[in-house]
Amino acid sequence: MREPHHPSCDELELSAVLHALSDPARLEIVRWLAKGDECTCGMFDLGLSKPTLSHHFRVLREAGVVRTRPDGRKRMLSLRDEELEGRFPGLLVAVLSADRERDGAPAA
Amino acid sequence: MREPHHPSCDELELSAVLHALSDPARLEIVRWLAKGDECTCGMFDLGLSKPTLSHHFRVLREAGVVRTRPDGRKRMLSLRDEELEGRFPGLLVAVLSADRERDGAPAA
DNA sequence: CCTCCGCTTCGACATCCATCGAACGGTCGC
DNA sequence: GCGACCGTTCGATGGATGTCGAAGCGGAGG
Repeated sequence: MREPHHPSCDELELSAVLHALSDPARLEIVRWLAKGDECTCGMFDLGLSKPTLSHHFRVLREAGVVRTRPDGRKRMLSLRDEELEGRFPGLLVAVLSADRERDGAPAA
Repeated sequence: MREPHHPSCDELELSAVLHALSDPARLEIVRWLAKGDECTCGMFDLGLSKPTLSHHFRVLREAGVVRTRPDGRKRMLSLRDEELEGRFPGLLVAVLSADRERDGAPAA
């Protein structure tokens, strides 16, 4: 299983990162990853099919938001938080902290 | 000229804001507005037609990123930076500061 | 070796989105 | 009022995007 392409820090584009984060499903994935767990692709239950998840992983990966590490027949996903922080300081933190007061959620 | 709808702080959705900021043209507009000038719609020269600009203004406005104030036959645009900061602390700052090291620009 | 398993790729499809030209609406100056 | 001006709205269009089922691919296990 070959290592897929990951953009270097210099190649990261702000628009691409913002676009990657602008989808609720991908935001959920990032939120999940931010909890620190290293995740396999299959453990996400967002009500989406496997191809769709794979698509979102690719968008996130190509934007430089996540890293994919092949591990046997699984793939471990992790946030590229440090690299993101280096390239776009404060961005990921802001997105994740803003995310805590979930968009439409403060119904309680 | 009636005042168009502006979402309140509570109504702001993270995905919508990120989506609004994920377009290069809109990012350019926001960058421009961040310089502090209050701008009329017509002063943006991004090589886009008027309808397209108007479209981007609307996306930014409906996401809660900018405010539109009718002024005679012009419309003054301004960043809702304080409200954005209140709702999504650090987000706009991060986007704008990241933006200084322009995406593909560090060719020099 | 054969099969199962995890994930990706392919092909298709519906939808969204950025873009434009043309037409419209409100405001100012004359 | 009339025309010029600024910006929006309408309708159309091409391209991107999210979504899925089916098929493919590489590794693990019996």
